[in-house]
Amino acid sequence: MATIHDVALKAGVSVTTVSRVMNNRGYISERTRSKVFQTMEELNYHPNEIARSLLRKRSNVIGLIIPAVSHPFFAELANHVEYYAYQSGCKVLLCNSQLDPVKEKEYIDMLKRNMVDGIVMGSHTLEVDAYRNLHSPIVTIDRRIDEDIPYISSDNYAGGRLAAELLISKGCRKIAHICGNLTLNLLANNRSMAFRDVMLEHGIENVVIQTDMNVFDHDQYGRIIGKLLREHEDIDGIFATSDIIAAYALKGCTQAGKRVPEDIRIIGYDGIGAVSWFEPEISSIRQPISEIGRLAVELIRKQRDGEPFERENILPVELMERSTT
Amino acid sequence: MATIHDVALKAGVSVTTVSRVMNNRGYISERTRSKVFQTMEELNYHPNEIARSLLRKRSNVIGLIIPAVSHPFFAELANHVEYYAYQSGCKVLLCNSQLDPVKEKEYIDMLKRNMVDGIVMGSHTLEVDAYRNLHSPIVTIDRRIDEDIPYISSDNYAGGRLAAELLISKGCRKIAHICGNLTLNLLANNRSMAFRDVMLEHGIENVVIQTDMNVFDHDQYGRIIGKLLREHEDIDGIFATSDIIAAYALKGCTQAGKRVPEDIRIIGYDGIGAVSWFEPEISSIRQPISEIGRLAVELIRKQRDGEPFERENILPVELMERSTT
DNA sequence: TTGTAGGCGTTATCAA
DNA sequence: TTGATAACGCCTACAA
Repeated sequence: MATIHDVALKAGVSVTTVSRVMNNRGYISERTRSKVFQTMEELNYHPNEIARSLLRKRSNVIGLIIPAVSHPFFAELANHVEYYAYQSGCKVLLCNSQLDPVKEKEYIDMLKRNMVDGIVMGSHTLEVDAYRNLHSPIVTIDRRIDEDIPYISSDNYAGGRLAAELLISKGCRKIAHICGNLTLNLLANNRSMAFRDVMLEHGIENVVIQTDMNVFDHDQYGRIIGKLLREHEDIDGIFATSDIIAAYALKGCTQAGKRVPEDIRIIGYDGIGAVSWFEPEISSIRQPISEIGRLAVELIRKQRDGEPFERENILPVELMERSTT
Repeated sequence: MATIHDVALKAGVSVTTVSRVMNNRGYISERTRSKVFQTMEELNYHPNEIARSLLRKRSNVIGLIIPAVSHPFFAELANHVEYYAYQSGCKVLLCNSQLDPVKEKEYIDMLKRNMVDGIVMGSHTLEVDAYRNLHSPIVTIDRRIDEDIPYISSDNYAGGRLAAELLISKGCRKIAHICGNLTLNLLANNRSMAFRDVMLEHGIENVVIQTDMNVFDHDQYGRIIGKLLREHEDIDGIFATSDIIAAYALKGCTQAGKRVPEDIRIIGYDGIGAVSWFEPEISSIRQPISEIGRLAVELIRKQRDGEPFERENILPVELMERSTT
């Protein structure tokens, strides 16, 4: 690997001049400029970004911490974060926490040691103080830490209402809601709040079931659905807090001999692409995943550059009515 | 951020001593050692990895270039690569090429400028020379560049045979095969070779349809399936080269009023988790994605450390017979 | 057992 | 318009 010194030597100028040409700073004679460029070509020179980072005290890297990129919601999020990061000259370091607090902590420390521009936190297994004290630009997805740390979420409450009201408007009279662990203080819990509110307003009988939100244990979903259908045979509507859970609900209903949507209606949440691969397509509340990714990158950049930025970023959701409602 | 100098100053020793304590090298008195550790604690000192990378000429980063992490196969691959990289003290830089040669090239250059330990290439849009000349440890997934560059693939030929023979053994007499672009020189094409061979051996009528393998345009799958079923009404078996395509095939068959597997049997490829979320579960040829990820990381590490390594890594596949055959 | 000094590849400052 | 030199934070000879 050629260095700036090699180029300077061969071109017969100083390293300063080479640096100037590269970064297009200050005055350089046209003759020198072209000579330097030519030499860089000949030597196949590429500036060492590590050395630059050391000097600039930042690496143009954004750390993305999520539970697991194998989960389709986070896969899509990662895809968009990478897209917008690339647009703004940044790279993305992929960190799966596997919802393990130790791993999440280690990743945060590692990212700081590597002087990343900022961290997008889509996993939240630590105490709030851990996030408060890390003095690095940070954006949280779907969790509110405190006044100072910007967060992005879709309008979970509105989404929950949309789903609940749709089921009721379709005539459902006993509705189940399958959600994550409500003690975890995630903004996604607002979906469940909305569900309760709507049920109360309309006086609709309902069942709320918490899963432990373990992204990896899909078998639990099958068991939960089975149990639900056995214990409450008269359920005619299910609002699942993710499309994957909704898919398992659909599967469970079919296996139990129920017709969807005639006997029981199902709606999911997230609006991941995968639901449209299969038949019937599951109705869902679509989160604007691309916009979440875009904003995440923008908020990191603005904090890094000392520009003003919005702390609360609640994005609109959209009802995607398809075949299961 | 405290530096090694701050620690040295406060502890009343030299930076060398601090470095020695950190890296546990040479002889240090117990008294000095504990004093240094204590000072590091007090100052909340974390060594700057950028400076270390500059010195070591490597960053402990593995670049992962794939078409798009939103695609479930690559999402799972990325998940495993991250897992094993983390195990061996490496980080993963996520690079979606979007199958754009320009972006792929820029990512390769960027990774070199950042002195990554190596590159895992899951996207292959460039000419072979581009990969040959990059003088950085590299591993390709599902593509053979030349003698020197190690590659990993599952046993595509065996997988193709398994799928084709299963359909025939189930009684299929006119079979369609939907594959990617066969001119692209990917090892996945061996699935299609195997398909042809088996059809020939058994004298089975068949249709081969190439898609342009654009990971993002899922609509084309629906169109292709529709056209296929219209033009060949008597098809009773489909071997799709990915589970997503198989899902669309299933959907298309259902919409066309065909029963699966009674009227037509379908088998996919990859064995991604998503197929088990839905009913019916699609039969598939499972690639050992976790093992592919593990090997990829290991091959980078071995090249980096100058250890001997295997050039050809062909991993076994497994038939997952489920409900669509 | 500990310290001094030089260098990794850049860029910024100050002179020339 | 160009060049010498000092950082950036760390590690590793070599010395003491």
